[in-house]
Amino acid sequence: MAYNFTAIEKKWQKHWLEHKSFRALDPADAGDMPKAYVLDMFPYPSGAGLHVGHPEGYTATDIVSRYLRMTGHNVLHPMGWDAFGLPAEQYAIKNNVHPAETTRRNIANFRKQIQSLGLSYDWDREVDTTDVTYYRWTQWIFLQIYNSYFDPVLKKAQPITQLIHQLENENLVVTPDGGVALNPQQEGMEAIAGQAPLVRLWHELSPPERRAIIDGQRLAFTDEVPVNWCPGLGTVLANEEVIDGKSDVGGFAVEKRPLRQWMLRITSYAERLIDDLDQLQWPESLKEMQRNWIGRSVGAEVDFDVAGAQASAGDDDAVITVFTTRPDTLYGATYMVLAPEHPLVDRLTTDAQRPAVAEYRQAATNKSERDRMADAKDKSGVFTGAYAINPINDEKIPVWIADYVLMGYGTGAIMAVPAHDERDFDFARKFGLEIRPVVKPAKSASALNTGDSAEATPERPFVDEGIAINSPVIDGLPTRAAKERIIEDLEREGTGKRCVKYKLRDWLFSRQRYWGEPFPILLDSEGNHYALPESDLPLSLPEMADFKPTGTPEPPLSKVKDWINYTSNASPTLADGAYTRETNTMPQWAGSCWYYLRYIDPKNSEQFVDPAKEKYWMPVDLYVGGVEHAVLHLLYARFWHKLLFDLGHVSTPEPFKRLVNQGLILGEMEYHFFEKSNQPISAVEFADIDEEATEQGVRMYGIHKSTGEKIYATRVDELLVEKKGDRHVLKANNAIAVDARSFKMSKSRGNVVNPDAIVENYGADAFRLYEMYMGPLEAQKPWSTRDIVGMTRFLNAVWRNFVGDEESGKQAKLEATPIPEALDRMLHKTIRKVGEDIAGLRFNTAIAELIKLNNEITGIEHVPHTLASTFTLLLAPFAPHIAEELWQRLGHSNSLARHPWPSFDPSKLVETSFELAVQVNGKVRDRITVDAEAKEQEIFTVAKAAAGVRPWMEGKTVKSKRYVPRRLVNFVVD
RNA sequence: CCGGGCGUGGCGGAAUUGGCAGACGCAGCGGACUUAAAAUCCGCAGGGAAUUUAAACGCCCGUGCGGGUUCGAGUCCCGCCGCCCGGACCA
Repeated sequence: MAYNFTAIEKKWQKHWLEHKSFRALDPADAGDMPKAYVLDMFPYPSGAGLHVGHPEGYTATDIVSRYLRMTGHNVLHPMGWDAFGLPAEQYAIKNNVHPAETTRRNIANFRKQIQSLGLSYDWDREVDTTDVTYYRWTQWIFLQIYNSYFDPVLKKAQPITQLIHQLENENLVVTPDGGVALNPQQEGMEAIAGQAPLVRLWHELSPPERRAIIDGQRLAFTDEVPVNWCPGLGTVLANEEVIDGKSDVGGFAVEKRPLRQWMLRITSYAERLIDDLDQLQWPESLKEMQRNWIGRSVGAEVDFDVAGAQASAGDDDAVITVFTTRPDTLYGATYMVLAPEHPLVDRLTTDAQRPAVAEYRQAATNKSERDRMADAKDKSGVFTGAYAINPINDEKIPVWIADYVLMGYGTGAIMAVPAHDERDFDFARKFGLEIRPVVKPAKSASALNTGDSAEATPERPFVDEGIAINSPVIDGLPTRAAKERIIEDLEREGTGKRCVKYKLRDWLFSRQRYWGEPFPILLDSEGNHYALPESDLPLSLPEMADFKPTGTPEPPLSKVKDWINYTSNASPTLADGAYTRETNTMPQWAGSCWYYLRYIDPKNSEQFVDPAKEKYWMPVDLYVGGVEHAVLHLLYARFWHKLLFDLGHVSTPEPFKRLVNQGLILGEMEYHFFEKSNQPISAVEFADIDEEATEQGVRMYGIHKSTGEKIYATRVDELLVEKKGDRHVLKANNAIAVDARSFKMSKSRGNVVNPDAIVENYGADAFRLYEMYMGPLEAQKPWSTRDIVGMTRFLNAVWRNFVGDEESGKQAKLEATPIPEALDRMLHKTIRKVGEDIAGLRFNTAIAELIKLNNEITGIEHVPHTLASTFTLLLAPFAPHIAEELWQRLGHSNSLARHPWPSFDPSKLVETSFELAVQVNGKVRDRITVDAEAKEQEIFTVAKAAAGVRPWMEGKTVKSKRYVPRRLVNFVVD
């Protein structure tokens, strides 16, 4: 009979909660214990409840936390809820309940489910992003952002008051485009004579002008920009939330439309967000994803004058600035392309070309982002009639507009070098423009990092680096040097400059939805915005019965008339008078940008976190979560953290020192075969096997390789399948290969595994062990319910060994005897291995080691008490409930949660003798057992004499011999 | 198309980082206990050929495929094939 896991698990869960067993100590109480901050990505408490993917990461961090507590660390291991956001609201609307109500219910359910897994969280530190005592500080942080600007010299955020001060004392001046720059007079550049001073001084500006300048510098600012408007969700979305032109949540169509929105200036941090990745212990793939998303390209901006009539006299703005990463190909620029939306297009276009240009621009506007991407292969465009002058050789080149150039990247204009750029090449071919090679492949490919060795021809561009040709100034120079030379020349002539561009866009921060943090912002009658006085925080989300989106960009909160209005009276920071509130709300990601800081000091009503506590606990030592947050949560949180760091509110430049992505858990393995008119067809004849939603649910299909026909597949039971060679085939007909794979778990597929059911049937301990035993934490792996029984058997065996079999009444015989030598050596090896594996997050091999040791213990009649106790401690991080129960039954009075972790004795690990493999020419021919003290020569003698070795050595001469200590001997003979 | 990762028994996966491939678990097979079954315990288990009444030992092949380096390669190098993830008209 199995041990009663249900009763034991309930008992200890209650014990831990009541005794607050996992309370993290504040720094003042921690003495000299080293700290460890072990963090899970907190869940979004959906109505569907926990998924088997959640406990994977949670169990991993739990094992680490429990291990660290037993090794004397002060461990902060908290859990909370990321509860604002679209899904809750969508669900609430559909089911006609208030999102606060569903959120409350979902959190209660999640908490219950998580607690049933025996995870060692400090529940006194639970946070909920929708709790007003939490989001009050989200609002406070927003005000910090609002009241800051990015100092380009210091490369960090500074209070906006400092900017105003610098403008007032005229260290800074206002540039013609409304930006801010160092005062050239202060810079000692007054001597540049004759130049009309285009910059203006602070005292020359009117109050509205001053306000515009300041608001234009804030790190939280409003801007009218083309945004991702999603009618299906009734809100705008950030770039990161749009995948292939559809909303990440729900998959609704997204269109571009210009709207006035709150933005966060994350682009100011692009450089630091990329550079600081180097100091993080994160998976390389994840760092690479962030680098790609931020998208740094180094190159030059080059000014092209517009030629001829269009550049009318005195019109010094008739300059087209392009961005290029290949300034070395400037001589190969045979035409230019502007984005259709480029502001200069109107002025450049000749009368003759005006109708064609207007038509093209109209068509481009109507095209969705999706269509534009879909048409990528077939280039389109129109000649403007204008020409530009290439500054390097004064050549006149035509100016086109085309939608393959995007207004949102670089300067919205390019110099086209068709010989060395695929897109320019396609375009030039289509419209018969000149293709002029100016780079040739380097002769020795190793000298330069180029893989391509074929020159550019009229049939094919050459896009790699190489040697400059047909380029007077730089002929013969390799690409890197050529770039440098051109940039120097351009800078000297004043026609260009070195420049770094980022793909990253500013973070669109407002949403037209109800279920989010209200902005602590007030608007006056002219639409100017002001910070809500801090004394008015928190700004609570008003109760609303009808919180549905309005269907227009007008947010739902605009319907709450008595909430909107605000009257200021004797505020130190705000002029008296009537204001209205900002009615947008913050996006889902706001709350998760700083929750890890709130855990440190969750009840503080004076500050978002106590600085002393923050300094003690930060940074997070281990952060585990899914890779889906690579460019959303993890980028946003790093941004906020750096900003708070700049303003002196936190002590570290990065929040998460070490991060691990847990791998996706897939559904059970499935087998499918194809058939047409009841005739089975082998799966090898199909390509592009995929699945799609149909009326009969999700179905798998394949495209027949020769006929191109799309055929649906039928699921077939595992028992009817066998493996032949390298493919799975039907047992009944081995000619028919079947498709074998496991799919992502999804409701529509019906292959979701419910953790509650697993806990009920197998217990939390077996569930935890199974999740960790499936494979490496980071690996994607298929679920297999059948396999859990292995862990149940293991736990039952441990129970029998240390307690006994309650059904047969057979008691385990525990005795105060010393541990037999061989077993003792194994025990010490296990102690070492389990400790090392936990630290390296290799839980699967740690568990295998425990199973091995337990299998050995099964073989002995009388179990030494110390062996049982030590084993129990080693098991505790993995299967804490049964471990606590065993610990108690072994006669220990206290919980083992903070009992010192067993230490191993290195001298016990030394074996007195060991087995060596004896190889001849690399093949094992025999094995010998030698004494640990044996000398190399003795070992060779014994090895040579081994029975299995002699036949292979006879008549041969030994050319060399090798001894790898403790492993093998190898004789090389001819 | 570009970037990152992976490929080991029927399945999940080990392999001290260049040193006895397949630890451990599942599924399977044989045996013990049992009236029987479950549970439990003990044992066998990558493939192959040949020998043999049969088995063991021994032998050969084997980590996606082809080559290379090395006394020795799952591990390192080169070239393919396949799968997964991410990005993609980013100038």
